[in-house]
Amino acid sequence: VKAADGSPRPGVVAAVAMLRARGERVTRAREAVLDVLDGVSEHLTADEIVLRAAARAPGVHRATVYRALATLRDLDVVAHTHVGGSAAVYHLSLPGASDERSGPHAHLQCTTCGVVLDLPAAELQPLAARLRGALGFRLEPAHAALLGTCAACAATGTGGG
Amino acid sequence: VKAADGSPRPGVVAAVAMLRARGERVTRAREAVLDVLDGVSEHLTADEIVLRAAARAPGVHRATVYRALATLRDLDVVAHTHVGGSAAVYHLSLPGASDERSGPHAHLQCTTCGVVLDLPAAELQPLAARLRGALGFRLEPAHAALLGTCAACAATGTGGG
DNA sequence: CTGCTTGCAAAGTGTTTGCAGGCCC
DNA sequence: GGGCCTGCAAACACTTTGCAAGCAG
Repeated sequence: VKAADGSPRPGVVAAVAMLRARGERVTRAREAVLDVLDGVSEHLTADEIVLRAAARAPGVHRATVYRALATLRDLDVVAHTHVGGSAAVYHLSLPGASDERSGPHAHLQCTTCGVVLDLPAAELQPLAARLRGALGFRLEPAHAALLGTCAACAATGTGGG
Repeated sequence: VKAADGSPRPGVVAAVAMLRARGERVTRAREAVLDVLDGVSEHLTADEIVLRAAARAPGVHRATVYRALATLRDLDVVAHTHVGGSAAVYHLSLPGASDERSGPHAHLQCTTCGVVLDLPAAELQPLAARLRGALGFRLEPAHAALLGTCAACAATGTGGG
């Protein structure tokens, strides 16, 4: 199964190869999820993935997407990030995927408008090193979004102060 | 659970004073929530607060606790932190409360055992300054927990296998 | 063929909301 | 008394799970 307009996506090819190498089955639902994730530059919630996967593989069930995501997460093919108190967002974590930045990245979320911004992992490395040295705590920079107010919302909200 | 049947906790007194000053009503449910939060050093989920509040003010409903927490949060009397994908944890944010550290603190959560560790906000100030300078993003260090693996779980995971 | 995967629905958390009545001020 | 607050249940959003049938290998 490939992209609707023809050629298979490189990230899907790589992920499928990894699935086979690990002895995991390559199913329509898993391919659909991979194709969706490889086709976007932003981060998608499980529900958004369900909607987009259904467009290219009708009948794929919500629960199946959750299970596929869990499997792919265990294989380190996809990563998820907890944002605020709402739905987790998912993205490919395979090197070479269409949406992969150069190296891991952390996330910032605006508590006002909800936008999720990417942050190079390098920004968190000094902190990660301190935490590991002082507390033995091994930080996973991409696993939870940092919350705050983005520039646009801060400007709007300030008004006079 | 409570110091004595008649002696109110200092944090409750301060919070009640603030409620009256803002024209907010002082109710049995709100006092119960404040008393619970002022009596613990850890962070509690809404559900844990419901259980403890019920012990001191029988009949207080879950929904009421949520509404009380929302009100107190708007008044900056209470702060909440999102941890992983599970229930948010709440704590007093009034200066002088029994459980208040010197100044605000961030949180670390171990994804293996779930423990929540406190982290002085100073550890995040360099990062916060960079984010504000470079992106205009105003970080709220206490609003979301940083995820990773604590020293104990890292030791268990490494040494054994 | 074997057994992992899927689809379905229902349950399980965590949190919010509409309504009628109660309490604070 | 007025209007905010409460109790209740039900809805709501997100995620997981038991079961039988289906499909990958």
